Amino acid sequence: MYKPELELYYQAGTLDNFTEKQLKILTAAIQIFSEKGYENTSTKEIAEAAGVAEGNIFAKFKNKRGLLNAIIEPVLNRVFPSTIDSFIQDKLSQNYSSTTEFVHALLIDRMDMVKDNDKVFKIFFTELFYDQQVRQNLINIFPNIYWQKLNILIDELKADHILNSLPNSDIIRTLWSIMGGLVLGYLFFNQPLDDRTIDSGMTALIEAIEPKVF
Amino acid sequence: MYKPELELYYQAGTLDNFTEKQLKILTAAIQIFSEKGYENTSTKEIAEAAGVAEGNIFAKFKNKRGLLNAIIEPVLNRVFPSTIDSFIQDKLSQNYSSTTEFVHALLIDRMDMVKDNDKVFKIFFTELFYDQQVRQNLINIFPNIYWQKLNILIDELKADHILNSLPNSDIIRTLWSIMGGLVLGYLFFNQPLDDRTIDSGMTALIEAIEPKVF
Amino acid sequence: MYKPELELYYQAGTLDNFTEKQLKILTAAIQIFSEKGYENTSTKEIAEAAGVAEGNIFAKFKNKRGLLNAIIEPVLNRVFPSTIDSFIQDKLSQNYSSTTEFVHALLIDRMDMVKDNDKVFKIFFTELFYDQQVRQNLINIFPNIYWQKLNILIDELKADHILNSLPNSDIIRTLWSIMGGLVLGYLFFNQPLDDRTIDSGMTALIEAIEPKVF
Amino acid sequence: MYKPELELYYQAGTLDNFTEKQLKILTAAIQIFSEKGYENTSTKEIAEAAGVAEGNIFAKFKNKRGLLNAIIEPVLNRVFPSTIDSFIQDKLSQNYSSTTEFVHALLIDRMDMVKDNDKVFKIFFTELFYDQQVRQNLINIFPNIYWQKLNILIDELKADHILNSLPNSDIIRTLWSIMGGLVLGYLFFNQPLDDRTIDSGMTALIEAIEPKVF
DNA sequence: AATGAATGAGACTTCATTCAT
DNA sequence: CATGAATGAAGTCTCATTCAT
Repeated sequence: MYKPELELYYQAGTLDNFTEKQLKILTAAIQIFSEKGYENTSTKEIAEAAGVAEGNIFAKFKNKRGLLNAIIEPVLNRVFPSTIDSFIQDKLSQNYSSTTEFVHALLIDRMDMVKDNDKVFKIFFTELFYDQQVRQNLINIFPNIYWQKLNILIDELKADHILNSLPNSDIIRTLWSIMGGLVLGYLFFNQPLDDRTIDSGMTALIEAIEPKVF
Repeated sequence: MYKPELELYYQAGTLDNFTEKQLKILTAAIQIFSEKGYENTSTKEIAEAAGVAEGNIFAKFKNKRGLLNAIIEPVLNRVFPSTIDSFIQDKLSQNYSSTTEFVHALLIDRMDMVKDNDKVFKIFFTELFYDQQVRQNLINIFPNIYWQKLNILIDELKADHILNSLPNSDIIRTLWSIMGGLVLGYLFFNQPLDDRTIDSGMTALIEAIEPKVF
Repeated sequence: MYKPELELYYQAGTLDNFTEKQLKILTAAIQIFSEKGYENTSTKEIAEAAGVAEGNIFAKFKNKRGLLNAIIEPVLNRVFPSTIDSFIQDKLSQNYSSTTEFVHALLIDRMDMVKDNDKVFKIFFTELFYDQQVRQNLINIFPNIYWQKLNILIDELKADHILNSLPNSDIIRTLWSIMGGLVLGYLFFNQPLDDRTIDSGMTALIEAIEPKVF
Repeated sequence: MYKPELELYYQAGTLDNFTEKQLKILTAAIQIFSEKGYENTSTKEIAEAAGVAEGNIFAKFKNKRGLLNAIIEPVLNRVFPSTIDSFIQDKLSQNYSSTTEFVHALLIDRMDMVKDNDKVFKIFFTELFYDQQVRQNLINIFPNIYWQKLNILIDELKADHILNSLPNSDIIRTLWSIMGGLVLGYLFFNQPLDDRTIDSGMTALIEAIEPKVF
C-alpha cells in the first residue's frame, strides 16, 4: 500500500516539480541524514552522494534547512493530519463494534507507513527531539478544532463501551506511548515490527484502554 | 531524595575533582545544551554563560564532546545500572504480593530522578536519538548476564501471578513504552509528571501486564 | 634550462589542475615558508599574501600540511628519482672517459636546478632536518633496486679507473657531502654558487674519489 | 673526554646555578626537542616528562625560547669559539708536519663531542636550518679577527705545503663539507660515526686539500 | 538548469604565559 | 622555590552559501 522511501511525497504528486537531479539530492539527503544526523552532514557530502554539483541544493531548496524541511514536512503536513482526518471522519462512520477493531484501524496502516519510509521517519523523530521548532510545528498541526473533535469521538467511544472511563488525555497518552514504543524500538533499536509484534502491542493497548468487564 | 540538576554526580562524590569554574561550565553546558542542542551550542557560548575563559573547557573536558559525555555518562553509567541492579537484587527479595506493588517499585523513584534532573535527561534522550554511538553505549551497559537475570525474574513473577503470560520481550517493551511515554511527554511536550499522571500510567501498565482474572 | 620557482611542477604539467588563485597560494606559501619556516607561518598570512580567502587553501590542499607537501613532494618524487634514473640509465651509456666528466655530469644540472628553485629547496632542506617523516620519505624514494644498480655502476666505474678503490659507501658519502656543502652554503649562508665555486667543489670531489696515479 | 648529554654545560660549571628540577627540565627538553622539534613540543609536555610543574620552566628560563636558547647557546658560545681558539692558538704552535696530522687534530675531538652530545647537536642543527636568527648568531660568533687569523694560518699551512693552493674559502668549505657530511649523516640518517668512517672522511678531506706531489 | 571555485564567518582547539596560593 | 588553574590570543579548519560561467 505504501511503497518505499519517497512514497510519502508521491501520493500528492509533489515530486512532479522535482528534476531528476533534485530527486537524487532528496534521496541522498534522506539516506545520509538518517545515518549521521542533519548537523553532522555537510551539503558537499550530499551533493557528492547524489552525483550533482553542490549549487543544485540551494537552487531548489534555498538552504540546507530547506532540504531538511522538504523531508520532514510531508510527515508533518500529510501523515499526521491525514491520520487524524481519516481517524475522525472515515473511521467514525464505521461504528466500531469492539476495542480491538478500533485499535486495529489505528495501528496497522501507520506501522506499514513507518516501515516503508523508515529513513524519513528516523529523521523526523530525531529532529523532533532535537529541535524545539519541529516540536512546535507538530503541535501546530493540530488546531483546537481537532482536539475538540477528538474528545467528542473519544467520549462517544466511551459511551459505546469501546473505551474505558479514564480521562481522555490518559487514553491518548497510552495510545501514543504504545505506538511510539513500537516505532522507536524499530527505528532506533533494531527491534522487529512484524505482525506478531504489532499484535502484541495492540493487545497491551487494548488491555489498557478497554472497559473492564465484570 | 534526588536533588536538582547536578544531583546525579554528587552521589558518587565525583564533583570533588571539579574546581568552581569547572562546575560553572558544567552547569552552563547543561542549561544551554538542553535548550538548543549540543550541535547548536558553541563552546564560546558556554564559556561566556559560565563566566570563564574558553580554554577552561578543554583543560578539564578535553574537547567539546568530552563535555557532553561528562553530562551523559552519569545517566548511562550510574542511573541505568543502579536501576537494573536495585530492580533485580533489592526488589527481588521483597516478594511482591501484587502487580501494583511491583510496578510502583519500578516507577516512582525513576520519575523523581527524571524530574530532579530534567535538563540532563533531556540532553540524554536527545543524544540517544541523535547519536548511534550513544545508543550503542546504552546497549553495552546491559551485558548478557543482566538479560538472563531479568528473564529469570520475570519468569518468577509470572509463576507468582504478578505478570501475565505474554513473552518477556513484550512485557519489557510495554514497560518501557509506558515509562518512556511519561518521561518524553514531560521532557519534550510540557506534559505533567505529577502523581496523578504517574498513577494513570501505572494503571495502564498494570492492566497491560497483569494476569487476567476470571 | 630550469626556470624559476614553480619550474619543478611545470615540467609534469601538474599545474594544469591548479586555478589561478591556487597558484597564488602556492607561490605565496613558497615565499613565506622559505623566509620564516613552516611552523612560523599561519595560513591566514599565506592567504593574505596570495590575496585570496583562507578557505581556498583547504579546498585545494586539504590542510596546511598538504600545502607543504605540495611544495616538497616534487623535490622528493621528481627531482631525486629522475636524478638517480638519469644518473644510472642515461649516463651509464655514455662511457665516461674520466672522473671529471663523470662528476661534471652529476653536478651541473643539479646545481642549476637548485639555483632556479632556491626557495623550494630551502623549504625542502629545512623540513628534511626538522621532520623525521620527510627523512623517511626521502629514504623510501630509493628502493633496494636503486642501491643495487648504483653499486654495480660504481663497481664498473672503479674497474674503468674512473673511481678509486674506497668502499662504495664512502664514495657516495663524499659525493653528497661536497654537493651538500655547496648547496647548503648557497641556500642558508649566502655563499656563491657560481661556475667558479661549482668548479672548485668539483675539483675537491675529483681529488677525493679519483684513483691515485703513480 | 666528553661525557654524555649535559657535558657541554658542565665544563663551564654553568649547571651550578640550576636546581635539580631545572636540570630535569633541561634534560627532558633536550630529549623531546631532539625527537619532535622545538615547534612541535609544548611546555606542558616538557613539564610532565620532567615531573615538575609547568611554571618552573618560566621561572628559570623566562619563556619557551629561553629554554631552547639554554640548550643551543653552549654549542654556539662554547663549542665553536673554543674550537676555533684551540685550532688557531694551540694547534698553531704544534707545527704540523703533514696534512694528515693537521686534519686529525681538527676532526677527532669534534666528532667525539658530537657523539657524546648527539641530542643537543641534533637540536642545534635543526634550528640552524630552521631559524635565520640562529644562523646569524652563528655567524656573529666569528668576528672579523677570527677570519683574519684563520686566513693567516691557512696561508702559513700553504707555505708549509700542508695545504694546497686553492683559495682559502674553498679549503674551508671543503673542510666543513666533509665534516658536516659525517655529522649530519650520523645525526639525521643513522649512519655510523665510528673510527673507520671518520678515517675515511679524513682521507677524502686530505686528498682534497693536500698539495699534489709530482 | 547546472557547475564548482571562491568566500569568510565562526567553530573547536592549543598553548605559552601569568599569578594567586 | 613550586604549583597548576586560569587566561585568551591565535591557530587550523569546516561549511553553508554565493555567483560568474
